[in-house]
Amino acid sequence: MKEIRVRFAPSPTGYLHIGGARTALFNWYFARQNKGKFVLRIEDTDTERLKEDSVSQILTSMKWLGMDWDEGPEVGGEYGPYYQSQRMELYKKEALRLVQEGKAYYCFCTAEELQAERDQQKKTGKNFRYSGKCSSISLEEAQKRLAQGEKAVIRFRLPRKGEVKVKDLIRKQVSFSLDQLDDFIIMKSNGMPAYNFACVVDDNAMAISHVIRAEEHLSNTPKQVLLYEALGYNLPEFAHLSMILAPDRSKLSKRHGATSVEEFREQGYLASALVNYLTLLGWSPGGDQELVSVEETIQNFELTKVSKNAAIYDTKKLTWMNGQYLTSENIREIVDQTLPFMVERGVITGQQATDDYGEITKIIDAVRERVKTLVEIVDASEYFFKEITSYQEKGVRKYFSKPGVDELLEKGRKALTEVEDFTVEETENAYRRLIDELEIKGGAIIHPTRLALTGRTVSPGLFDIMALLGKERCLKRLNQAIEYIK
RNA sequence: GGCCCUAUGGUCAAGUGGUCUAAGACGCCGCCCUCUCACGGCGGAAACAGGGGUUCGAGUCCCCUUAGGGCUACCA
Repeated sequence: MKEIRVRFAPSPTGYLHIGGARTALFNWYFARQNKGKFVLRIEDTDTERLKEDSVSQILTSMKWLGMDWDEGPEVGGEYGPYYQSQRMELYKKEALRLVQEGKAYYCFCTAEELQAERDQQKKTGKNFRYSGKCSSISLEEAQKRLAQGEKAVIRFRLPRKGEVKVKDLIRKQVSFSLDQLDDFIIMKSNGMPAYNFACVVDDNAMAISHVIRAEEHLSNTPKQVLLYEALGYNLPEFAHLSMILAPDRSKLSKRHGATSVEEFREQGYLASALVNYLTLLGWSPGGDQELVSVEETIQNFELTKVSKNAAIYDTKKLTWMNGQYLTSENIREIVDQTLPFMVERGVITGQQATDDYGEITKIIDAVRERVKTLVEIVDASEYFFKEITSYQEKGVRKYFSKPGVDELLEKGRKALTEVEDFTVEETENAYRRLIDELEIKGGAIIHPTRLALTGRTVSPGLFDIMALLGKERCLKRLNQAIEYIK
């Protein structure tokens, strides 16, 4: 059987977009499931739109999501180089071959001329298609003009009439009528290959067996199929993934909030949750399972079951998933990922992160069950690291303004003073005894105490907090609250 | 405008001619658990875009309309 080889071919014009991430992910699943190769190719032929750090950003995001590639930047491979800008010889060679065979020709039309032609056709209500003005220029003449320094592009000569049928694994067969197409450009005047051409040449040269990419490329596929034919290449299998849309059904853009993997990371989302979410956006294991591991997906993934309709991403569900992973994942993993956020936000210092690792782990473990993101962990555990400087207003109104709370807290403080072994159990015992003695409801003292210890009305179990805070700090904060109330 | 793709609740989706008076999840609402919040449990509101066919029978097949998206660049 032929080896399965798939590729993800981002263009380095910015961060890794979640749509791109999902495309990469599906390619990766497919490769891993079939024990094939996942190759990464950088399509950097648009010199205008190149962004400096883009490649490393994309690689970083992919790694963070847990993907690895068998060939591509950083790892190399026998089909390299993996940057299109370094494969110019090949494109040139293949383009020239087409020119020699009469399947392509030089075109000397300028951008202005083309624009004029376009406007003209628009006026008469026609679709724009290149007139083919230069198609009759003989190769000799073209070469002469080239030698004189004239700029030219190379256009593909549409070989036939009729239609092109594209076989797509997700959409079955799609037909395109050839009279929609014109003699499109395969080599730009700056010597760079145009997308459709470079893509075909590379997919062939890299022995790609399955082209799995976004739906926006479906309409380009007939051109590519024609190119495969003209170049004498074997056709790969195609699979076009539907797009991911913004909540208003428009194309995802910056104004829709986070759209890049990096942004989600910065907002405190876990890679596992994002991967899970993206996986289910367009693919379903079939049943009612929502939490799927990467291993399971590799096992069960089926291209033919990828949904055909565009999906709108919903951060609410992502957030829910994140909460799920936050509590179920190994605590060490969570701690290691939370630490940078804590340091960055000044809750702890880098030194503390290593010195108090054990202590911090306990705190995060206590807090993680009730928050949804890593950023929220930081916020929810702040009072373990910093002194209380204010009390939530709502809490003050509800608990601190009741007559006699200060005395109540004082009694609580006393009870705690006598606790030797400051554990969850012992502190709770002390408080329960007091509650019985005073014949009050637990909440009557628990709530104000929580506010005193944390400054907030929401927290983990009170006695967990006491144990974590330790006797000294508890007593001090109780005193501080009593003073505040007075 | 032309061509192409798509169309099940607000969102993701199961469903591949009869078992659909349509699953599950997120979100929303109510209740329970409870020291708060979260988790968890229970319950609820909420969908086959519209119209024609085909068929004994259609969410499932075909056509049209509508809507959304994509392509239509010397962007990828």
